[in-house]
Amino acid sequence: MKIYNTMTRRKEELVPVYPGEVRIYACGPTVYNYFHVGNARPFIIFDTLRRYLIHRGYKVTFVQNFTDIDDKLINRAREENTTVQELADRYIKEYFIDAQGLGVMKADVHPRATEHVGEIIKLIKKLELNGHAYAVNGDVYFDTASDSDYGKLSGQNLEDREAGARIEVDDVKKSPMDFALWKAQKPGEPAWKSPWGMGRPGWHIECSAMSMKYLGETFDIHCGGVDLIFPHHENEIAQSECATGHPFAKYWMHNGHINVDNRKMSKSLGNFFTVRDIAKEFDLEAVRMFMLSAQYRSPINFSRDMIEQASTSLARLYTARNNALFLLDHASERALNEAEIAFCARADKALSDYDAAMDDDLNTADALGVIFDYARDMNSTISDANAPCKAALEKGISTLLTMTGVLGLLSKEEDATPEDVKKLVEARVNAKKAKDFALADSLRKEALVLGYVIEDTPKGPKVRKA
RNA sequence: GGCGUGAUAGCCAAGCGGUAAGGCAAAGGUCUGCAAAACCUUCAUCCACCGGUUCAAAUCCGGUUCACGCCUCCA
Repeated sequence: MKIYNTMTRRKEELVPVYPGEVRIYACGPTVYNYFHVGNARPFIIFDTLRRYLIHRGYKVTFVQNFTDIDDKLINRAREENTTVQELADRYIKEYFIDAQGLGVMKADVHPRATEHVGEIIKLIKKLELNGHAYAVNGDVYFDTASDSDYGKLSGQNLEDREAGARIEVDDVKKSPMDFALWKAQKPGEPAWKSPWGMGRPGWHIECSAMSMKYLGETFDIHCGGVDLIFPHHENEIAQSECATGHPFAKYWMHNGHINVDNRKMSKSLGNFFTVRDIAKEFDLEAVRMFMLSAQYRSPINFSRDMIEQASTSLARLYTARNNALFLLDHASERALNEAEIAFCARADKALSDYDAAMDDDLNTADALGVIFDYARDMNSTISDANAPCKAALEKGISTLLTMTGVLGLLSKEEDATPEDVKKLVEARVNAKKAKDFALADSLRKEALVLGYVIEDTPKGPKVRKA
């Protein structure tokens, strides 16, 4: 598999540190609120990456942190007259609800910054002893001038930036580029004991400490949104590599933004939609479908229209699967005919085409093309024959599920049809036999009121949820 | 000012040197008591614009225009 590495700005063959095993660290949410659709993109994209690597036979260790201590949390807790911890606990719970709706699996480890203060302090101490960090009045800063590699991820050097950049004025730092590893406690803030006095960790250092704890000093993939390239990921690299002397992550993957009217969806612009709100109007699988309809690095515009479009196209996949499943129930045992043998061969081809698309830097848009092609192929092959062949159908369905399953789709269990609906279906069959079409139509309407659609097929009535 | 993306049909979106995947929408048709679903057909002589390289360019090079992101918390 090839993935685009931000560090080298090229697609590179994925060669894991440990053969057969891929270790991934994803920057997770700051848990002070519900997350929005823009935040959801990396969750979905890198979940898809994870599922695909598993599909390809890798053992995957996936770590995603929760930032549960920072200014936003402190302020928000103050506003709500609660504690930072209560707030964080609450929104971590909410995170899992929305993530599940989006088909995002739980990480193998979800480390919280506040539960790793010991590791963080140890790391800072190491940097201080190395001469890469200095303490001032209870704060500790990373000394960017001490790191000749600083800027290698974002491709910026210190001199270039000084000219037009908006840099905070802060006299205590040796250089405006230096960033906080440890922040001295301010009145009323949560704080931990440290060699520099009471205080709390800076943002960047938590990811360094936690990723290395669970994945080792050098691991495979570090990912997040493009906006994290600078300064967050740049700083992580600086801290980690200066502390250990080893390369940090081998591959850096960054997803593009979700836009609204061509502008980045963000809290500050106020143009955001929380996943929680979207869930009131749409099935969240449609949101996942929408995200996967474009290559993950390009920006995409979010709108209701786009979600509806995604929803309709997703329904097509569900229908293909449901129709095939229905026919499978009514299939007869017999030998494959020529068309079906050819179809089974195409199933294998589709599977490898799908893998090829995903192998190319997770080209989900291309992969979806393969899935839709295949769905049509299956639809036409199995609707054509009046005696559907079990073996061909089974092959067709399992292929479709294998392809879409990797994307996290078609995972929903269909509920069994309730008894009262079954009775309506039966009554309608009789009405149709008696050519009482008015009654048949009204029975169908009754079923619809109960939330079920009755469709007629050559094999008999098919019932599905509306 | 520095760094970095992108511009493909009504909409979304692959393709990245060999003559435009796929989805949505739309139109016509097949099937059907009706419907739904499905299937078939149609839907970019052309890929922002101008030059260049090449037997061959949406794809490579140079320039122009436009849009967007990062340099501040940010997925």
